[in-house]
Amino acid sequence: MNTAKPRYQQLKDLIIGRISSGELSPNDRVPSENELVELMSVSRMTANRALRELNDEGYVERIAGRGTFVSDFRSQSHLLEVHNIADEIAQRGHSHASKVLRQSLQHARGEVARALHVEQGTEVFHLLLVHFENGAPIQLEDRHVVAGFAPECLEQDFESVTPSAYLTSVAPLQEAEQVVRATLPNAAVRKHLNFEEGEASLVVIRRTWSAGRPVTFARLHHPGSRYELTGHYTPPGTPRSTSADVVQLEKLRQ
Amino acid sequence: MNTAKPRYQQLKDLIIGRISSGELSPNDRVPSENELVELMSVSRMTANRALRELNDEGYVERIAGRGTFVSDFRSQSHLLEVHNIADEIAQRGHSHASKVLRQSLQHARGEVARALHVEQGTEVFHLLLVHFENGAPIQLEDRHVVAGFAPECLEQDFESVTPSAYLTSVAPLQEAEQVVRATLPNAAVRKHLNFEEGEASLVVIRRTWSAGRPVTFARLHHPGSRYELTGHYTPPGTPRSTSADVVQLEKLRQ
DNA sequence: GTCCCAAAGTTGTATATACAGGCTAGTACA
DNA sequence: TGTACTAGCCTGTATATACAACTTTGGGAC
Repeated sequence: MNTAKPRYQQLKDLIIGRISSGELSPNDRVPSENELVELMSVSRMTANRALRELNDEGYVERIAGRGTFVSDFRSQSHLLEVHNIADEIAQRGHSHASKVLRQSLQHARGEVARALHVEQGTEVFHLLLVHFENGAPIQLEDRHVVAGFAPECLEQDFESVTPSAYLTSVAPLQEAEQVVRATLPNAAVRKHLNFEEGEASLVVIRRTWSAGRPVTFARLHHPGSRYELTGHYTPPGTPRSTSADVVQLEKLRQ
Repeated sequence: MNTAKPRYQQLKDLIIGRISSGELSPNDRVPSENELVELMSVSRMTANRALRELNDEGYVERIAGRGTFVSDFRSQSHLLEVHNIADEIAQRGHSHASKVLRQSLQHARGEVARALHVEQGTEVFHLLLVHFENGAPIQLEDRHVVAGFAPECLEQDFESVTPSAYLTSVAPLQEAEQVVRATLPNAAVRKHLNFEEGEASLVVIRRTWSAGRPVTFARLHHPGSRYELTGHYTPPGTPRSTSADVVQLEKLRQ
């Protein structure tokens, strides 16, 4: 069965590899067609096809007369990274900071117990954090975690590693569900996120599963005037859409 | 500015045209590369590129040794349903109705012209509708359509066939982008959707492409207290996910 | 110094050619 | 009759070549 991959595909794999490994960063220059001809001993048309398809798939951007550059859109394509607001902010070249408001063991009640599929009164961890982008509050994270999945939860320093990053390391993501709502924030949310008068809140409610059971239930509030969710869809048939159709958070331009 | 389109693009447009017009039906055979060489006086590599890209974009399916065939677009139905609020409501077992508030030819300005990639002042269709679920207003649809894609737009009865359904029938969906925001509605939106005092609005802004060009730009406003977006992820590795990772509109339970 | 233009490098497209491999129908042969 | 094989068409890939258009850079004319 081992028919060798076509050479244009080998070129694509090579470049994708350098991008995922970090050897090539967003906006870095990718070898030109003629350089690939020399380096890889292929014809220019083969190099052209490889780079053109990488362009079509969003990995790189090509500018006639200038060159080929790594696009900054694809780099954070993993679903797990989408869950991590610190990476998201870092990818925009901004600085992330967070402040832990609460980190405690509680008894699950009502909506939380139902969402996590545990009995009323079961012990769960409760985390409350504010995330800042360039100093401005951008997300209020109100999260409950099933105790069994993360027994060390109270000892973690969530100002250096976000709860999302910590949880995906201790409980591999199997499935995720999210709900997006627009609401008027209550007083606490307004205060923590410095809402303007009458500003709406974009709320993402996310549940994740690992090993077939719910792990965490998070309510993520964002200021409506400074945050939006963007999604991209390419119908079946378009090559390599695995990451393109993931919904990811992106800050409003301006 | 009128530089002629590249020939491979002309070939693609020709075949896409025959498909949209119905001249070519699903599973029909598309002219082979060598036939296109004869008919269109191009080289085989040019014909190859046109057909290969149509294959990548899902318009046709190519089988080595047999030929090229029009694919049936059933696979896109998931997405089409997502775009069509009438189907969405019907799926919940509720009744859908809509009222056309505006159906006119306008000159694209500002944001609309930029979103549709047309010159300022280009003529576009403007549609404004309210959709009702069981008699309650549930979506205000504010849509602009590039005139070339749907010349019959003014004659359509959008109270019996939604704009979304009509558009996907005349311009096969190639790509979609959507942005979700939470805002405070202006007076017009409040009035048409019967907003309560201080209620937030969940806005979905969606652009779709066909044949490589933007087709339509829609702003869909929903009452924040009665609407939410739900999404579901399964990480790569689990069965093929075309429909699972599409964000779909769903009404709040309860 | 400033402006203009040419050169070099880049992508974008188009063509001619070649060979490999899949599929099918029809023919030759047992 | 039935089987095997081959000819012919199809797609898939790879190469060499050519020209066009765009961008940057540097050098020469003024």
